[in-house]
Amino acid sequence: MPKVPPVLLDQQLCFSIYSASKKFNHFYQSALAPFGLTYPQYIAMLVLWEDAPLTVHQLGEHLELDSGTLTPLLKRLEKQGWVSRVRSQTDERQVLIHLTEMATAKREEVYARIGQCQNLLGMTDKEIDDTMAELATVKSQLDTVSRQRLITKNIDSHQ
Amino acid sequence: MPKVPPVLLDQQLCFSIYSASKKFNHFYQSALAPFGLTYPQYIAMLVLWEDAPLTVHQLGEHLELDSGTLTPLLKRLEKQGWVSRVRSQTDERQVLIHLTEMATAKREEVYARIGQCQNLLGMTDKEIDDTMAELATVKSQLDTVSRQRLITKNIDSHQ
DNA sequence: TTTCAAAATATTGTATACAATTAAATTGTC
DNA sequence: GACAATTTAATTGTATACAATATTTTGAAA
Repeated sequence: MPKVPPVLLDQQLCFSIYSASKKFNHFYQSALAPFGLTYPQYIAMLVLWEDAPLTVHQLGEHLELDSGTLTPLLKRLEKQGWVSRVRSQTDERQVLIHLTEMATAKREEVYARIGQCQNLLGMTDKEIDDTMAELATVKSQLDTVSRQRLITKNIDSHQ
Repeated sequence: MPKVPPVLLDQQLCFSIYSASKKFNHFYQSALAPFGLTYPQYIAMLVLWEDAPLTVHQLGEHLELDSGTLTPLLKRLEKQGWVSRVRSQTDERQVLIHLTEMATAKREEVYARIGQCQNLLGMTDKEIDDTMAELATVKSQLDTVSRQRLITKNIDSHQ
């Protein structure tokens, strides 16, 4: 006889978010196809358009990605002409990511494209803000739990 | 002079969801470490605990994943003793995924573990329901847009 | 019944993610 | 100034995702 209620996939917030994330990925992949950008490449470009040049580490802080993901991603962006990767003169450990002229030239075009795509979502600014606020709460809780390592230290009584 | 406003990463709903999805992934990866399950493996097990045996195709419908992802994932689950993959007798094209005795035996333990982890989130049922409802709206919109292929057909004027 | 389209799974190739390790450069400390 | 600890990227290995293709089986139509 079950001591705990069943865990139903369709009632899981995690799956709801996981699924939405994949759909957004697909959505932007299609929308950005004319530019040949994947979704992760696109968000990297967003950060760089705001703030280039940035080191790999700085870019990673914005995107919450490490060099294991970023190094190959940036090499692909470089190959396709969006960025250049330049070893810093003042600190040889760092690699500075610069925008190319092409990237600067296409910035407005991509912004316009994304604006149109967002209109297709048919959500008001308030709806978007509210959803993001709730997600911020969830993420904050997840961060807290991870930071406190409650999971691996305190609950592992059955191990 | 910019014709369109800049697209700021931190104001993007897509990034908010992408980031939350990664955090959840990490959260469950830690929580399920004692069982040696990754997050995608875990949600596959959730569906199977509800409904096994299922064909690869049926499982994929619940998870929104295709055989390209599921086949290797299920092989890993099989290797670790959670499932068995059996070619159907009545239709040799299908592979039925059955739970092993170990999987059935560990079901309650995993449910309990996940229940504890969800408590750590500190969200009320209502808060979770509300967030999921908003995400359902977003996903529905994304599906509609994808289905209508508006992106690739109607907006591609600059191509 | 032969044939051909459709269905189910597997495979291949590309692109993330991320843990763990490596390698090089820099900093702090004595 | 030597040198250990730290920082930064890159690399390695494993596990998703998913498009595209291949293979096998089934079902339906001629």
